[in-house]
Amino acid sequence: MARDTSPAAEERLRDADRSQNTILAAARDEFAEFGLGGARMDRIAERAALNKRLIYYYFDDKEKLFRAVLEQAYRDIREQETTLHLLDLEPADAVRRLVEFTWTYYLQHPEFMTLLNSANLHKARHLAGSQKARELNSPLVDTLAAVLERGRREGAFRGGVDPVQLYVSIAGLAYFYLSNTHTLSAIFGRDLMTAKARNERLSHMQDVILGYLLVS
Amino acid sequence: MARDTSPAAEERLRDADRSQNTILAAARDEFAEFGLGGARMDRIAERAALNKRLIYYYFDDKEKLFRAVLEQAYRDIREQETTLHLLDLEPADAVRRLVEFTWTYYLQHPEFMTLLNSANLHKARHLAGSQKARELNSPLVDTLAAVLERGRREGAFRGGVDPVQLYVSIAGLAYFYLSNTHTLSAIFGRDLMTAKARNERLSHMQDVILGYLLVS
Amino acid sequence: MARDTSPAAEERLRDADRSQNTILAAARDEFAEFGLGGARMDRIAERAALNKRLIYYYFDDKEKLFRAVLEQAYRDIREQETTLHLLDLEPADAVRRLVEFTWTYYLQHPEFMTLLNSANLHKARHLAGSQKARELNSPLVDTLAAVLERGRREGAFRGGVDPVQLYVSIAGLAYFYLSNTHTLSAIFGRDLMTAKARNERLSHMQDVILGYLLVS
Amino acid sequence: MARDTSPAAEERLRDADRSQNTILAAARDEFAEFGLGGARMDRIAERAALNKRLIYYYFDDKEKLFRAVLEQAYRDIREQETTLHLLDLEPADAVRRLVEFTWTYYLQHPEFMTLLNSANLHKARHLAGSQKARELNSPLVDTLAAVLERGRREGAFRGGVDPVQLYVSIAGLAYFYLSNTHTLSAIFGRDLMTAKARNERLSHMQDVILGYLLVS
DNA sequence: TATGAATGAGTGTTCATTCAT
DNA sequence: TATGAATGAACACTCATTCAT
Repeated sequence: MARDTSPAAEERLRDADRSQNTILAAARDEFAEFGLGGARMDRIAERAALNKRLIYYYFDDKEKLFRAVLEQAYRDIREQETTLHLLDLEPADAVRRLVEFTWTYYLQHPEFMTLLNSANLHKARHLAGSQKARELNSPLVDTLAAVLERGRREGAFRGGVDPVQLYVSIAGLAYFYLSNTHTLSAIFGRDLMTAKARNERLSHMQDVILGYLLVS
Repeated sequence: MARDTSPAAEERLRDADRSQNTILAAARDEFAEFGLGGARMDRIAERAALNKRLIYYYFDDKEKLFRAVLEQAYRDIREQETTLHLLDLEPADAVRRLVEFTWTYYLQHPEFMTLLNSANLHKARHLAGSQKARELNSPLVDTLAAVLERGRREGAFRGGVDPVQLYVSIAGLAYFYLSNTHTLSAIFGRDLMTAKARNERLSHMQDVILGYLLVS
Repeated sequence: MARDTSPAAEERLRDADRSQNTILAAARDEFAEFGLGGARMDRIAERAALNKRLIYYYFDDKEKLFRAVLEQAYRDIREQETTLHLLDLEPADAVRRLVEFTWTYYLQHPEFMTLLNSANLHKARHLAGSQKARELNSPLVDTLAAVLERGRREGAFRGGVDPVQLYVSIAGLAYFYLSNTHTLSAIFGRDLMTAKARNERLSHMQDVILGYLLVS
Repeated sequence: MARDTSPAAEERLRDADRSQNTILAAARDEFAEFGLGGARMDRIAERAALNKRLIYYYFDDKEKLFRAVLEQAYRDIREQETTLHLLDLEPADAVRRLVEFTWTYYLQHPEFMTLLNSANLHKARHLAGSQKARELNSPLVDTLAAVLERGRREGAFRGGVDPVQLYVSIAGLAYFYLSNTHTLSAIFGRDLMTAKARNERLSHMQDVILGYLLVS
């Protein structure tokens, strides 16, 4: 049968697409706030202002919905990373910028960290063997490798730095501070989320990473 | 009523203590494996081989049980940290040792990270205003401050380093790698938990922290 | 409005007819496999490779669809029974043949029994007061009455046999064995559906019915 | 620990037992009325006047509950059959009595037939390989075999009769009439459950079975 | 101190059915 | 005639918690 391309059909298609995206956004917020286990399908439907049954219509079950949210989250952050154009910058600036981006992104997207926590609590079975996950993330490593290589060639950076290790370190410096900010605040008895504290953290992170990389 | 100090009463007391510890250990394992939301009181009772009702007898409810587990976890790690005697070492060695300890402790106590994740998902309300939590953790900061100060005085370390920032960085470098090992492995398509990979991570972490601290 | 008799309209009509028959067959299979309660409208649509909405278009709801399936089933068996031409045979042969036919028909149409079970579970409200059902079945009783009467007149059969009772008995002998074959096999620990077992059952049934009817 | 045999403990034990039996009876009625698929756990709890959760506490899930009901049903009928003392009667009387018992039992326990129907709809997977089911039913076959053998030895009965076949026939004659009484009534346009009709059916059944067995 | 029995409020999921085109 | 999107009511099952002893 010929594909129906009438305006009405397009409207319908757009509706279906819109519904799926609405659900996805609602689910992301719910999973971020309560984790995979604590999330409630009822609340997701409520957030999306759509019938709960529709979630199952499009995403089958909670697990698959979570997987879809997770993949979308990775797609989002990697997409934004590509706008940094790190290869156009001096190596040191490129690294400084990546640290800043990572920090800012986590700060503005706390749901990303919660999603990762949930995924790891379940041993990332939602991502296991996901070709898509790997494809999405390899460009970042390639870019970082190129930056490190150029820095080394120019005599600015130390050699022998594994780009994966470095990326994990950059992410870790931001992640731990932000993801565990509540326990850290309780433990150290000081608010880590004031504007001043946040600025200091970013400076510190850049100092640590560049202090490590730069050959003096 | 006067405190009963007869042998029989003591016996009973020891039993009661033992039951509480058994429950606490079972709960720690359950919370670690499934998170606060995913943990089941039934399973905790089963793991402890004790009647479920007894858990409520000693800990009132799930929340309070979680709080008890969390406090116990902090007590454990800080207790072990005091055995490091960092003040007896050269500053650089002390930092190297602290990095190694943090790494090893997280590696051997993955439940610590999961507990923190759960606590933070719930905005650490289990620790909110906990005097005990602060007391438990201040010695660590004091010690680290002393190490940094001595390093600076001796001209080995850079100045102006906030011990809290540094501690968060050390923890973050280990935490992110280990807590998110499943998603990272899926994303980067390489096993991060082989013996070799683990050794490399520790070296990298020490390089980063000392590369940052040491004045060349 | 005048009936549209253009070729195109006829074409559409044939399509409509075909769709209804496809749905009916799919529904019969689904009801047979899962019973009325266990049948799923979704699966019926899938089996028919037609849109679910179409089922409602033609049959209004599940109940009415079941009724249609049931009537179709009765129509089928009675239609086949008329091809036996029992009145052309000697009375004893006619009975033997009817027993064999009943046995074979149930064997080849197990769905018939499941449909009856479902209908009776619901107190046959789908058939209640169905003129059609009665009309469909009275010829059989008339025929059987004629056979019995002739047998009695010829001195071969005993008298006073109610054709309805006899028909119920013939059906019952086959039905119970086939409809409950799974529980019977489990209970008696022997496979009742081997070729040998099936032949023995048919012989036994004929022996029972003719042993009862024939005057020795 | 020593078994608690105090009156209070016994009371408690009895309560548990009573609850289970109450649930079992309620479930039997519900399954009988609506079949396995149509039965509702909520209604079973309501019938039993017990909390729904308790059903799961004792029987795990709907399937296992059904299995328990089914086994109980077999236990009941076979238990009653043993009270017939068939071996104390003349062979012809024994058979007549068994036919009557079967008829009366089905009449008074229509749930038994519905349960069988449900079990067979699901291919008797609830009984599959059930040692218990076989053990429960073999005495009946043994008894019937003895009756047939004695009848043959005394010259009253024909030889070569398989007791399993005969039992299936007796049951089938009653079962089909009673289990399908609603469709049969609709189809033949006559009420099959009046006192007169029921008496006639029993006579007919006895005539059929003995007409077959007796050597004239 | 210790335990088996019991419960109310959810929880993810399913189902027959309807809407809109 | 035909279809993809959407829905409300249920459904089997679960969970933290309490009762009664």
